[in-house]
Amino acid sequence: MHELGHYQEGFLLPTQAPTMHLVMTTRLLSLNTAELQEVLQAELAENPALELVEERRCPQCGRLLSRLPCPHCQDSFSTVEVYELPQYTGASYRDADDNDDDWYAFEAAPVSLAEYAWRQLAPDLAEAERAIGRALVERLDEHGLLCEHPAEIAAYLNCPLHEVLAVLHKLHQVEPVGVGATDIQECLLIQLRHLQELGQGHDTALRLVAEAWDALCRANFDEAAAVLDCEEGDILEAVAFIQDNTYPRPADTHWSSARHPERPPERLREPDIMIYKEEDPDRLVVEIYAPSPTWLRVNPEYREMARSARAAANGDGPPAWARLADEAELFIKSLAQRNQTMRVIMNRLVEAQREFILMGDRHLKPMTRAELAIEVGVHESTVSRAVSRKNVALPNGRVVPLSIFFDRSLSVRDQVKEIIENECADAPLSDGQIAVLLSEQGVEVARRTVAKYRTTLGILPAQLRHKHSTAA
DNA sequence: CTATGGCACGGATT
DNA sequence: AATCCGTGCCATAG
Repeated sequence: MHELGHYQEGFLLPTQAPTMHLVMTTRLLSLNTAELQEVLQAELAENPALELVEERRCPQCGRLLSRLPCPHCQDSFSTVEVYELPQYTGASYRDADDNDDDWYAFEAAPVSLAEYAWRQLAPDLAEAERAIGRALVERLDEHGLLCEHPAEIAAYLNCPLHEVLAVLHKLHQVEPVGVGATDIQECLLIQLRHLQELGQGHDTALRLVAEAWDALCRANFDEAAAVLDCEEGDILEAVAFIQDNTYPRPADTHWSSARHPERPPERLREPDIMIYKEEDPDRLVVEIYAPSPTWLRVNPEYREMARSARAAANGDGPPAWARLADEAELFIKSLAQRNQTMRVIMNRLVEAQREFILMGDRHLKPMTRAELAIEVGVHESTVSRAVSRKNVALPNGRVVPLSIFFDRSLSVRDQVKEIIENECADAPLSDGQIAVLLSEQGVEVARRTVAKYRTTLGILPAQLRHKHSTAA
């Protein structure tokens, strides 16, 4: 019973379609671009009544695509589901069929971290190792660390631990170096060893991480010096080296790429939506990548057969195959509905957060899914589904989860970051002092909360920041 | 005594 | 109903 609650929003929609339509639409809504493509292909394969009128396939692998480059092969590309957003009101849409031939050029092929790692790893693997490699890249967390113990993976795949470890070792060599480490210590070790192979290593740094990890974590440099039997100055220098040349979380480069501009950051997430800025008419253009319902139709002959079969049917109803025509139609309508909902929601989102999109994190206005749902007149679970599991590329090139638009504290975190970057030359600010500074800027947050933000930003506590600056 | 992190509680959000 | 987030309290380290 309460299951139906999820689909309540359907009663607000103009369609008179039965509940099945809603079920299908909500299901499609919660899928991102890649998943939607898969579902479409599956549907095409299973349902002979569903027909692809206009194909858009990857010239290399033949995969059906709503956009290129193909996630597997990389080639030229196009976009669909383009719409324009005028600055304030009355968004007008350019539908996909209006500009089939619009081709846009982007410089990089955005891929997920798992895919990125897999492409490098796969060529080095024997056939038997591929399943293990797959399992490993799928278990990387957002930081690029392995979130499951190798032994668990071995147990899951029912294969010997040493085979998993062998593949894991290969994974460690892949860019970004250190992916697949099980903890931060291991990650740093991998990176430091990698640097040594390149002839840019640092012996003390390596020993420090390997042998004096506990002391290092507590920033107890005296103890570290004692363990390694060397001067504290050497330790400080090694610490500086580590801070400047390694990533504790290899996939996080897009959050702190300042130190390492040479790395390929960003774009580890594959965008489902792109927002870009147009100068001439000053506006934001949003593209939502998705298969277009205009590519599809119900096979007319099939529909006709189904219709006459139904007419001929007496009491026992139409034959089972006749339902496929309905299902195909349902799918097309659901897809259209899904894309429409995405458009409406993105439209409002971009309108509301224009400043954030153009000017950065600081300008994100606090907003909840529920508020947005009321504004655009859908159920809040609809917004939830539309937002979930999707990434958006902002005009500045950053690719972030769509849910970032609902992050309550992003703006404040950004201010904390700036305060620390600017004012901490060699007078490190304690969390309490930062809290006071924030309240002067009109932002009231507890000292404890500043501490939380600081750690999520990957910034060391005040005392340790001081040591860093003296060492450097 | 000060700064910080762990734990846990309550309220908001999903 | 489950989860996330901000916060207060307290123990600990320097």
